[in-house]
Parts: sequence; structure tokens; C-alpha cells
Amino acid sequence: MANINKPSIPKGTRDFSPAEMVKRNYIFDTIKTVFRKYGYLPLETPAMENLSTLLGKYGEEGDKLLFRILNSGNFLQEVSPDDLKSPDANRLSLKLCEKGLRYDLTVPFARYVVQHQHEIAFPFKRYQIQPVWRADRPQKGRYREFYQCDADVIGSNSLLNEAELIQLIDEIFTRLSVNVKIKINNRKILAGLADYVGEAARMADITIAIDKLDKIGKEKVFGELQEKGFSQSAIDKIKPLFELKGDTDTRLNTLSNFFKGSETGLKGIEETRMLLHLVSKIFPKNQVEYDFALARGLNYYTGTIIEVQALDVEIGSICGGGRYDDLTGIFGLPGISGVGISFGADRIYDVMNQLNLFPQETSSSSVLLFANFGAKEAQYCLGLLAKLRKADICAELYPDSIKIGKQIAYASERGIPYVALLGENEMHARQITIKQLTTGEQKTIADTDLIDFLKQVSVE
RNA sequence: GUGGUUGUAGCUCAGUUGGUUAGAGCGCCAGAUUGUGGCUCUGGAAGUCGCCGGUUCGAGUCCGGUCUUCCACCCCA
Repeated sequence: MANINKPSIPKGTRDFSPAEMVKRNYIFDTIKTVFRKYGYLPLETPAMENLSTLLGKYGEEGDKLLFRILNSGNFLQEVSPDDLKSPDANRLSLKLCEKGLRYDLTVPFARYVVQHQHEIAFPFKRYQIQPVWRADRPQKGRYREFYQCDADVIGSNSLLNEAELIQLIDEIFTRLSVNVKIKINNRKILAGLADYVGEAARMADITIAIDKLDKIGKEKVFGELQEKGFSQSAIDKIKPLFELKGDTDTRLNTLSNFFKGSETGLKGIEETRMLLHLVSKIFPKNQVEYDFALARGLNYYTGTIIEVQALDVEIGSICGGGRYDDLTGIFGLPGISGVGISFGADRIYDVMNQLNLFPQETSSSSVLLFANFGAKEAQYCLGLLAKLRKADICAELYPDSIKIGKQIAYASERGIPYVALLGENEMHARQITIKQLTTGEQKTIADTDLIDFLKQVSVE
């Protein structure tokens, strides 16, 4: 084993083995099936986008996490000595790179909608399942390449869309047997809050701090607000809002008293009430609740925000989304409202793996392996194999004529349940000896009965 | 991006204050069994101790750098 260079993959990326792919595809297939059922159409966009499409859409933090692609050819052409001396690395990178890997699926989708606006029938419902890349520092459940499964509807203001998405979330997690809590909130309420404390311009800081409530507790949230320079009087005004008690109606009513002066805040409360009402009509199997502290980082959300949490495993959110009123405005098409959600397939995988929720499936699809007894016998098997395949039975022939024991061990390892032993004796008698690997049982049948035998066996 | 952490055989891990040829279990390969996997027995292969450099007569062990792993921040799926 003289390895010149140990092979490896970049930090935060993964290989998926066949066994893992079977499980991953189970998740993707479930999600896709439900997306289609609700009328969402497939869409794919390139792995790379122009940096101008991506920059500035995810906040300052997000810009840092974009993977940039070095220009081809003489990429130093545009660079001046001043650029190299400048402490602003970003300035240099803009001259070296004009493309970047996509950071999420929503922004490329917005780009697509604007670019193809004349071909699209609005409201446009699309789903998209593709990897995205972030130059984040990896941790458990956090990768630099991971898949997002998005469903968005753009070109409609109706809260029916939000309700439908919640129904869709509910159905997908029910199908996957993952117990979840679906939390909703509204950015307008958070804007109302910022309004209320007289810091309307600093809503982002407030929401980021509030988002941590679950994790660090309210004292630390106040501490963080203080650190960020909010006045004590502003913080004192926020405090009572953290003490909201009672059911959702009561809490929303209390809030609306606070927000009397804020039109936006009241609108948010109204929307939330309406959405909860609509959701009550679809009888979700999972819990749907209003969460005042839900904020979500992405700053393009303007209305409803949604986040889904697994109940039985400690992990970040496994699905999230919301309404963005003007995402396409940046690309020159203002006034089009959209709402969408994104499933984090990798985290869903982790959750299901920990809870053992994947259905039992063999990693091999073949039910039968013909052992290879030699050139003559192997050729004889080809005919039988062709018949099996014509009958849509997955079967294969071991390609090399090695020890039978090895071939059986191979089938066993592959999870193939039956091995056909067809040597000279069987060949002349037009028979097949079939060994079932789970039990070790073995019996000889006429070769004309093979298809019936396998069909019967696969029904069991 | 900040602070910490990890790396020894395919895998999980030992390896004493720096001292000969770096070990174990599992796995792998071969044979016992030339047409029968799992069990058993016998034998075997496999490691530039993450990488680069330094200190030393001597480094898996100490120091620096770098990459990787995981964790807490930041942020997020």
C-alpha cells in the first residue's frame, strides 16, 4: 500500500456511499412526490452564478461565506499594484472573480423569474432540489456543500400560499415519520416591535438577538441588546413582550395593544391571525404554533416566517422559509411577492438516522446472483439472465469464475437474497439449484420455473 | 472570521519521564473445505505515527507552522 498522496476531499464536503444514497433518495423522493402533488414544477439552475447576482443578498455575513470562482485565463490582467496593497480583500476578489457558487436556491430562483418573466405563468410554483455551497466553518450538521429542497410560489400575495406550504410541510414530515413543531411568526410583527421601541432602522439587530431566546434565555438576549448599544429605556420597553402569557389569541391581542401606533405591526398580527385560521382548516397532524421569538436570519423576508423543529432530536431547524415581498426588485422586477420554504435534507437525514426512521431496504436491488462455474456455464446463464430481465426481475451474473464460496460471500455482502448454482450437472438436466442466503436452504428446480419462483418469492 | 480541540494499520483505539525492529481488537487476504457465505482453527499482508520544518546523539512522544476533525462563538440548513 504505497500511497503517493492520500486521497481526500475538501473540508466540509462528503461522499455518499450506496447505502447512504438509498436513504437520501428516500428523503428526496418523498419530498419530490409531495411537491408535485401540490402543483410545484421542477426547476434547476447552474451551480455557479455571476457574483453580481449573489452579492449583497445575504447580508454582509453572507457575502463572506460565498465561494468565489477564480476567473479563467489571465486573471491578473485587471489587477493593479494598488489592489494588491489595499487592505480591502473584497476589492481584489471582485477583480479576480466574477462568478460564485450558489449560496441558496431562492436568489437564483428570483434571478430566473426576472430573466424569464415573459415566459412564466404567474403565480409560478416551482420546486428545486440541488446542492448549495457556503464557505462556513463546518461543524456537526453543518457542511460546506449541502442540499436544499425548495418550494416557492411567486406572484401571489394570498395567505393561502402560506397555508398550503404549511400543509405541505405537515404532509412531508408525516410521510417521513418525523415529529415536528411548525413555528410561525411575521416579520411585520418584528418590524412593529422595532418601531415600538423607536429603533425601526435597527430591526435586524433586534431580530437576531430575539432569535436566540430559546437558546440563551431572555437575560442574555437583553445583555446582547445592551452590548449592541440599545438604550435601557428601549430594552425596558421590550421586556414585557417576553412575558406574553396565554393562548395564541390572547398573546396576539396583548401584542396589538402594544403596537397601537405601528401600522406594520398591526398588519403582521392580522396576517398571523388569518394564517392560523386558514391552517386550522387543514387539520395538520403536527403542531403549528405562533412563536414571538422566531426571527430567521435571512434579511429578505418581509412577511410570514416559518421554521420547523424536530421534536425528538436536538438539532437546528430542519426546514424554514417565509414571504419576501420584493426579492425580484433587486433584479429589476419590483412588486412581485413570493413565499417559499426550504427543507434541509442533510439534517433531516441525521434526524431520521438517529431515530432509525428509514424503512428497511436492501442496498442491492438484485434478487438473484448466478454463480459463475466457468465459461460454458456462464454463457448458458446469459440466456436465463436475459429472460429474467425481460420479466423485470433484477438479477446478475458473477463476472469471474472464482471459487463458489467467494461468490456466495459476495452475494451475501451485497444483500442479494438468492444465489443460483448452475454447474455442469444442472446445465445438462436443465435445472437450477437455488440457495437462499438468509436461511441457507437450497433446492433444485426446473429452469423453466425460475421466473415463477422468483416472482413468488419477491411477493413474500 | 474568533477561541479551543483532534489526527498512530481499512475501522476503533493503546503506546510509560524522548531510547532498539510501533502494538491490540475488529476487519481484510490465504489455507483447513478443488460446487456452498456466516461459526471455528491455522497462517499472512498491511503504518514515511496527518503534512512540512525545528530542537536533540536519538522524536509517535518536545517546539513552530500547516492541513484535517470535532466543539463553542458568529451566522445558519
